[in-house]
Amino acid sequence: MLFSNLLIPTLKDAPQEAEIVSHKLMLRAGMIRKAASGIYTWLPLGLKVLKKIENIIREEMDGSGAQEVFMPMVQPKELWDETKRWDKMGLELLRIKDRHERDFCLGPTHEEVITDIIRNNVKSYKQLPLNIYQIQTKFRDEVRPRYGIMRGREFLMKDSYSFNIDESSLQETYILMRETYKKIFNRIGLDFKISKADSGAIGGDSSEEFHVLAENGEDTIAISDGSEFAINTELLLSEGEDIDSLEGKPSPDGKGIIQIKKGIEVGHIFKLGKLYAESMKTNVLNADGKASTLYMGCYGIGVSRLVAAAIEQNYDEKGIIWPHNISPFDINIISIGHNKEKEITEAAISLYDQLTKMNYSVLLDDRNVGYGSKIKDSELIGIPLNIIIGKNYIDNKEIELIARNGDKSMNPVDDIKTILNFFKN
RNA sequence: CGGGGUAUAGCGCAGUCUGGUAGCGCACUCGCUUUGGGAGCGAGUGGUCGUAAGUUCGAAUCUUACUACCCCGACCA
Repeated sequence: MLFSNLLIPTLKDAPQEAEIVSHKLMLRAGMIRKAASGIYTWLPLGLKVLKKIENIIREEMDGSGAQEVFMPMVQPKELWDETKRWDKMGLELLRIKDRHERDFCLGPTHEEVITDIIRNNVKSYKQLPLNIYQIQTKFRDEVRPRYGIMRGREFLMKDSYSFNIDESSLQETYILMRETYKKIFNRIGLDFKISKADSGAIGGDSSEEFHVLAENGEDTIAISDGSEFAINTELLLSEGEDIDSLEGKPSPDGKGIIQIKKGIEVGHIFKLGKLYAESMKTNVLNADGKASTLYMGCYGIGVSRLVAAAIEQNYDEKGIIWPHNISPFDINIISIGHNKEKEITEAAISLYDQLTKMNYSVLLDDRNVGYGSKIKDSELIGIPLNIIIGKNYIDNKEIELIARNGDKSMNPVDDIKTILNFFKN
């Protein structure tokens, strides 16, 4: 795509309202703009990243055998009365009325809706297990939205709900989701920990959280430096532990020592058991022909929050450093003197066509501005690889490769292999 | 909701104390020259100073109320 055609309103200075790195950089890179506190518009660049993450999640969920659906954002009060949550939930449940004065809410989650679907459409154990997911906008009227997209009121979430005939089937799905989540976060390119968590208001048997380790995380987790062990300190606090004294002690699993870290919660998996199935009378006939209440699990990923989390873990003083798999573009071709120097313009377009045909997503910076502006913007928006076409092309048919990680090299213009090698590792 | 802070052009800011009809940098528009680290010169565009009321001959500036936004806390699948 041509830079000059895209709406990428980059900023030299971060707006006063932004406090943390990811929020500042998302605003400066022209990825998002605020509509109201905790409510944002995703501009083209931000949306590209969001979609990349969404697609990784979708591919892995589909790969696990889960099925995608799309549920309504506006939900009727009646369903929420069945689980008593219309009354139990606080003001974070945004209640609205339609023109007939009928009560609705903006969905903060979808257990009620999906359970209603299942109880009305699944009658036999033979149809189970089922794992149904969606990627959809949620609304929670948070007491205090903050940090831009990180803790918004409106946000994008992948939520899935499994329906199992018994506890062991639920356990199987739970483990499958746990493994699927690992694949997802690894593909996105994040450093994360799985920690035991407080299952909170939602209840249920047990739950684990996936945390991206980052300075600006809102959660405090105790991790072992020598194993997978991790636990949310909320859980320890409720057990009366003194968190400060834990740092440096041996890990309970005997491997490594405990460190206290900040984490951003990007995923949460729960075994719900019969909780919702019972209150919503959800059962099927089992092999003995008897009605059997279903076991449920639910599994969430904060899709939009992942964008911020990825930035919190990958940036420097110049801007964002996207992990390759979620970068809005793979390559930025910086054409110096584009549309002025015929040779350069033609070479840039030719390279653009070649790389695009090879299925790379390529940005061509054709703007009539100097090299400095172009490379600064590219560094800010975090494109992994820049290809510079300028004087050196005219003089001896050479282009320069500048990776966002700092690596540089001069190469013959027809040395596409070197460019491709960049994406091999 | 408790505590703290901010609000002047798209972004960053000055001007407010001491009232006199709004300014700087960047961005934007036009022209010419430029093009390998945020270009130069010249000419321009853009603001009912968050909203409302009050004091005053006169309010960005003083008074009162309100609103929005941010931070800490409480809250949080």
